[in-house]
Amino acid sequence: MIKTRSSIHDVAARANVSHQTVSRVLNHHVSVSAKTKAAVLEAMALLDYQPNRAAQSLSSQRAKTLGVVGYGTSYYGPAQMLAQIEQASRARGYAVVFIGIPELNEQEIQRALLELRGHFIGGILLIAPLQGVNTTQLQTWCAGVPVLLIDTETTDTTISSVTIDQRLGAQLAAKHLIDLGHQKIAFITGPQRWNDAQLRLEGWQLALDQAGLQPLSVQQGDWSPASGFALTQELLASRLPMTALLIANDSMALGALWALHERGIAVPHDISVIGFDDIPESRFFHPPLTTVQQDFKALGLASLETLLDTIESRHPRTSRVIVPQLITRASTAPVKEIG
Amino acid sequence: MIKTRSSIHDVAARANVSHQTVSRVLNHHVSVSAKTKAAVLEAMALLDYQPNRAAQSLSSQRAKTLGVVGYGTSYYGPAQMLAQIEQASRARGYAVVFIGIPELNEQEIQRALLELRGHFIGGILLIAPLQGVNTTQLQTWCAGVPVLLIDTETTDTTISSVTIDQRLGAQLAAKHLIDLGHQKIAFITGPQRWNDAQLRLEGWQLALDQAGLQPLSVQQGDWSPASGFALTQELLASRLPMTALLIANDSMALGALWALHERGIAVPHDISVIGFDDIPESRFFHPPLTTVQQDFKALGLASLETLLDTIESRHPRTSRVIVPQLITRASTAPVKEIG
DNA sequence: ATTTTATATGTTATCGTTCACAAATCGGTG
DNA sequence: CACCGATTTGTGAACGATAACATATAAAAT
Repeated sequence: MIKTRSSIHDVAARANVSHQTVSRVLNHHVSVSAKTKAAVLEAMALLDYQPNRAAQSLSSQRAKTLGVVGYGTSYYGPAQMLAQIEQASRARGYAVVFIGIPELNEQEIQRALLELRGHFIGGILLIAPLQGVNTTQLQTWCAGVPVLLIDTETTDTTISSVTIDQRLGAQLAAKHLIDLGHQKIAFITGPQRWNDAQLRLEGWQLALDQAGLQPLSVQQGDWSPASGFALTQELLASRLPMTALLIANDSMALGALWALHERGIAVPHDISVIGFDDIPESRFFHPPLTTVQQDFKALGLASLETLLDTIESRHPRTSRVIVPQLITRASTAPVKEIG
Repeated sequence: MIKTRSSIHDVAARANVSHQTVSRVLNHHVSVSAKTKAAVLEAMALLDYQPNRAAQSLSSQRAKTLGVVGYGTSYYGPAQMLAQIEQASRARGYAVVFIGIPELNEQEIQRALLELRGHFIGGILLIAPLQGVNTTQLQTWCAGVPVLLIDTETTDTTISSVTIDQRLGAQLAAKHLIDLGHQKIAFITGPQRWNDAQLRLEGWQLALDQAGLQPLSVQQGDWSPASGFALTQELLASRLPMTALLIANDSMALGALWALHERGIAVPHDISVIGFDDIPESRFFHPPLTTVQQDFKALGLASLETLLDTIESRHPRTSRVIVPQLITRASTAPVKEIG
């Protein structure tokens, strides 16, 4: 039995009212008598009526649809956020159209935004941890639709954004090491273009500066465990006298731990290691990893709420910052006494 | 400068043709002279024209939009698939509306599918690793729109599906252990409702049966490293004389490895461990994990292609099966000689 | 040159909804 | 009992595209 979709007219006929009355019930308009409303609702239920989003959008020139443009959504953090955003926005009546971008650059972002223009989009969430985005251009591409940047640094106050204070998180991590007496610290950062990577690096650097220290080495990985492994091997081969490693995410830290293990270097006895993200796995690394917790779910939720506030109540655009937290586990220890 | 969206009529006026001609160009209709076509395309480019999906859908009563209903998309596997599906479908001109379901049950699926009915959806991909789905009901909910089940077991041949042969993968893993001489094997499976968990369990069981063996213990985790850790602790506390552990995913295996480590049990010397999934991290576990590789990207791609074939060319519905592969690393070894 | 056929373009209705406006109904008042 | 303002309901035109049909123009056949 193939059910043909029923329209507002079918409902109207069934309830003996005009199609406009049905529309009014649908939109919770005030001027509908209780009796009519009940009749209409009954007819809707009977016919299994579902409003047609396309027609709604077309007619009203807007839609309860959000565009989410995202990069790297199969990574832990973005995936968490995406799931959270979708769930929360659906709870508030918004559908989500997701567009992934295969490369992290402005051209890809433009393509994605252009594509969104084909839909009637109420607002756009941009998960593009890029640095130095041209926000003016961005807003042109969005063609008047409110945008919110997630995890993207900007000085432009006309655009809202929600970020995790990664610089702070990184400082926390670096200070922890410094407090433990470490002075010879090497960095393994993430891909240069990622804003997250840049901010974490800055945070580390700042903390070291304040303590009058210099990083022993700065290497750049690609977030993968394999890159953490390879870079740590290189570091060890170079025989730098480091006592601690600051690594820009947990996955790379895992690779690093293995490289250290292969060389017979004890963590944290010989070298301390700190990661970033606090993925569920990091508690069970060898040894359990000291890391910086990022509440990606909170980030997703905060973004969505901020965006919807902008859309629905024309609030002034605001920005929010989420504060990360240092999780101390067994991969860090006071520096070994010399001799 | 707020750019008001330009319509087919604006383009038509700009190119001195009728709106229908513009529509024809848009749809690559044959009967348009090269000259007119060029003029129209130029006007389109000039006006930054983007077809309105809502209007297209409404008018044509169909849409180049796919509905993806998914569970647990922040887990490694589903996240990989989702990203792949989105990318590939966009490449083929389809937008993706994603709806997540917070619980793995038929009611939630129904809700999601009902919601999709509001959009004009060309096809539906269902990532719901549920067992024993009522496919008849499912197809009613889809109201004539082609569906494809991903990773869902079904005997119904009127519905297409793409799966990874998890039973086979599990058998591979179990046989590997048996070939190494293991006889006292314990299982840690995933949540009962997940079809994946059930199939992996069946595969293990089958392989053991064929070798005339019985599992020493069957425990059920929730995919998280923490559950793997806790269950392994319990197993150890129960003092079962196991020599090998079959674990339904890599994350739980990580937890298990840590529990074994805490007890001073050497892997693979004392106990062999096998995981499932081959997440990028598992190569760097302590020790590197022997596991079953699942090609989630291939799964996503195959699903999408199968679905689009069904939609676009009214092919007979088909099913595809992806074959997993055992990756042998350092967490498995021949069973220790007694005494 | 005239008819036929194919190609190229235009015209009007339509999809399911909302919007702006018009009409009908209602109880209460003079 | 006619009249009024408030509430409730109905009418016709959008929205931006496609579909079906009609027409004009060009090329081929008679």
